[in-house]
Amino acid sequence: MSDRTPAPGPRAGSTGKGSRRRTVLLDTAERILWESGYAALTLRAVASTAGVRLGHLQYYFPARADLVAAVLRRSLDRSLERLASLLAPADAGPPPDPADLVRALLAEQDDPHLVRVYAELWALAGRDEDVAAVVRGFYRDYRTHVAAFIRTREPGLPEEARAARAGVFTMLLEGAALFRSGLAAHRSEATDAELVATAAALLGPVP
Amino acid sequence: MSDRTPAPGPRAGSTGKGSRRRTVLLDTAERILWESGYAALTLRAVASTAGVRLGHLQYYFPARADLVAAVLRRSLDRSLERLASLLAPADAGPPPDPADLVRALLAEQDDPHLVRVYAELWALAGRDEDVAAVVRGFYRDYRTHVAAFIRTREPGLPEEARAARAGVFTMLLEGAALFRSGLAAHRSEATDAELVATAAALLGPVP
DNA sequence: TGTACATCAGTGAACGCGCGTTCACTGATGTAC
DNA sequence: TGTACATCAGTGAACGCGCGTTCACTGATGTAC
Repeated sequence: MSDRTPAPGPRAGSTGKGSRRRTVLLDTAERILWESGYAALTLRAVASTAGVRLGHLQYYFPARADLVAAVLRRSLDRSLERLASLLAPADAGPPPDPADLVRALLAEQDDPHLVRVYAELWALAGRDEDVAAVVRGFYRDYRTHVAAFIRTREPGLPEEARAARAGVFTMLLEGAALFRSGLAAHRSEATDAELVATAAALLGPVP
Repeated sequence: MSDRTPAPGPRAGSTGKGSRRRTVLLDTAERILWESGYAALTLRAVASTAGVRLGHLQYYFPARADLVAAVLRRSLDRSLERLASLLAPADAGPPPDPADLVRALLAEQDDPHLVRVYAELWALAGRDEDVAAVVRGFYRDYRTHVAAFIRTREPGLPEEARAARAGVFTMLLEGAALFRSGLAAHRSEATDAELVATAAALLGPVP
């Protein structure tokens, strides 16, 4: 057996100091992904922006795929947290009005960087089955949250119908992200109004 | 002045033979984009697949961006033609039923390769303003066709309302492409039924 | 309290690879006189 | 009908670049006895 340096194990960055540095590296990578896109998310860019040597970055993320997966997972987890707090506010007041809720969700999409990152995420999912699995998991949780909200509005609706409504709602909102971002179209107030009406109708009983 | 070989002008491939070769090269590029994605659409891949030397491919498309733009433009033009023939069949019979029409449009999305290419197109539009302009033009025409169909069903509707409905319809169908492809979620019959109902309602008067 | 040792954190240089692009060149085809 | 010449079609080799990855190495920190 050769006495090579052992490969860094899965515990790299598990210590206090290492964990903090790992967070900084993920923050840096996320910012680059956000501002300059997936193609710009190179190991060299992350390392130099974070003020770390290339070889050292590799100590925390042995391969580029590891870094990408970690960034995506953390970003999507945070998105889900924001969604959950909008759907079920902590102050335990009455559930929000569907139209207000839709408007709040659309406001979340207002950063064009976000939509660009989502578009790249979808493209990436088409090429990489691991990413696709993460993305599907994300949207499964997303629909679950929406379906739970629908139950507060229409408790009598069978579960399958709730899931179907939540599914169409999610399709519509992701399509809206694409078309309201300037990426595939420009905004129009009349279209936004129609969009809010259509999406809100999916969330609650049609009066 | 040096007596260099003059750069091939914009008329490269304007002759009969050149035009045919140009078509073959675009066919090849489109197939690679379709089957292996944008990242695999390299000049070397196109040239070797088409049985042409790298330098010669450059004769027709001096830069990679020229090839990409030509492929996208041709593909989107063809998509629009298919849409138009679905919305206004040539046999001049009665206009199709909205629900049937939606089902036909969804059937068009059944090829997962297509959705993957669309996802990459959206991502590309986020990085390249030229591509974004082509994409916006495509969806503008798409919405125009849909709005024209809505007019056949609801002639009294003001133009702005038609445009808004067409906009939301397009958002919903592109979102559906993403979620029904396996890329962001798996299909469900109940969700499809709800989707058809929601989309069809946008096309015609709600009874 | 000291010491030996394992593990963690970080460095520095080099590797091969595929990419788009450049460029000088040759052979085929059309066209004007 | 022939010939000169411009343009079109196609070749072949090399360029520099940035990329992910590999790897041997050093210094800092924790831990067992």
